[in-house]
Amino acid sequence: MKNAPAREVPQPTIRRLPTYLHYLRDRAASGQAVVSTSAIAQHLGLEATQVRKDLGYTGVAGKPRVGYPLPLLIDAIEALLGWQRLSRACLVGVGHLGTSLLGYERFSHYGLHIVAAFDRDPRQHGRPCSGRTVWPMDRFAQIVRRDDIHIGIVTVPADAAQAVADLMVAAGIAAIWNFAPVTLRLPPGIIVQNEDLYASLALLSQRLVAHVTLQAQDDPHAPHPERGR
Amino acid sequence: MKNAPAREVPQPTIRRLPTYLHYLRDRAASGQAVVSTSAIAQHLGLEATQVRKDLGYTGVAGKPRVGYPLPLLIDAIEALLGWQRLSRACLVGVGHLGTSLLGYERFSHYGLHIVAAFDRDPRQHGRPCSGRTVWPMDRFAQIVRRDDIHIGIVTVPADAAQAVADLMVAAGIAAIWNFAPVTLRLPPGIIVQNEDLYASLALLSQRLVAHVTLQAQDDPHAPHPERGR
DNA sequence: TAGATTGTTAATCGATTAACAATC
DNA sequence: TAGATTGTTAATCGATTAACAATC
Repeated sequence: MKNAPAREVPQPTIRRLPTYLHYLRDRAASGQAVVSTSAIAQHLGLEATQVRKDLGYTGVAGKPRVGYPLPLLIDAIEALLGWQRLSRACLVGVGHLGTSLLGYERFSHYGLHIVAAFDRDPRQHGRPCSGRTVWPMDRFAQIVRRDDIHIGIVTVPADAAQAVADLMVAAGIAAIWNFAPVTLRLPPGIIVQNEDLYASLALLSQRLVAHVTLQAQDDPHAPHPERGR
Repeated sequence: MKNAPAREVPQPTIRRLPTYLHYLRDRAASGQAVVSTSAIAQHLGLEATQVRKDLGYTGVAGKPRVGYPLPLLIDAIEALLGWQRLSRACLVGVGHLGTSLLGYERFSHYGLHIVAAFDRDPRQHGRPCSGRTVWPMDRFAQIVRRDDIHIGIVTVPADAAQAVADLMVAAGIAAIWNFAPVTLRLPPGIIVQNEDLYASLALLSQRLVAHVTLQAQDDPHAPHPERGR
């Protein structure tokens, strides 16, 4: 039996898959049975060719003049992302950001189940947060093993993030979703996904400068855009 | 006088600039005067060539055998991103996520100054949140104009996001930083930066599946990685 | 001078887009 | 059949990486 060629899915495609999934589920919920790439493309502001190429990675066959079967497509995307079973995760740092993530019920539709929360602050301990008890840090390794947790979410301040990450690695966590603005030093083999707010802010800012500069060129006598209306 | 050729900075470069800035500021704070691309590259896990190409967009000249002058480089990156003056922003939706962002003091080093916060819930009104008063929505347009606000941050639930965005556009906001998991419909010319948590989660999940699949291939008799151990 | 480092040009790599044949 | 839509192959575009000359 030959191994499947493990066709490599490009990163940009992976990033688009959740958006497809959201749209496809919406269509399926409203009773539709098939969907065409042009419909998807139009709704999401993409090129139909790109959608077709992306959907090609699922291996689901579409019918010319009909489209793709919605249930198969949804299943295949979920399979590709490993979202058919929820991955068990824990969250460390029950500040505002952590609490906010604990409240995201939507995660359960996107493969993630946060089963435990931890915090350094004793005032948080025992208090349930969105239905989950907040544990002290010294229970970390035990609970991670007991509850079969594979993903760690870091929502502590920057200066505590590396120590938390080390703890996660020691406890056998396979992947870390890092919301702290630091580059974590991790042993090879540990998966890390950084949520870099500042990269995102940089893109916004830069487009804003470019925009303002352009306006100033259009009308050099206009009031400075950084000031008045 | 010829217009500057407005050399287009690639998006991936823009995304890396804040990380450079963070490192350069740290070096400058510890008294260093120059920095080499190899030092930057090693510290951030990048290729030196890439760093050199990125820094090329700043227009700052480095000296062979010496490196780049830190103060000039920092200024130039800030200029490129429009971070020499803080952009004035408002935030709508003072839930946990919104409160968390209001608490990010670091934003003031990354070009952003959140000067006002708004919420639909009357229980939030008047209450100061990280030093800012929370205003009711009906004051929105007035305060945006009064305080010369150009950026709107959307931290409301998905179903309220489009209405908030419409309000922002009507009030004359130029750019929207959207944390709600929806694609906003906006008139052309409005800058929008989506913070897509689910794209990020998809990347993490997919690497986790790939990882698990690989392990299973290595040792087909091992207990299923989603379960035991 | 010798050699490390810059900065530019060329090669490679990967993703998007275009073109078009296959097919229902 | 005619025509819309799939699915694949080729062309384009853009970013990264490699090579190397310039320079302090």
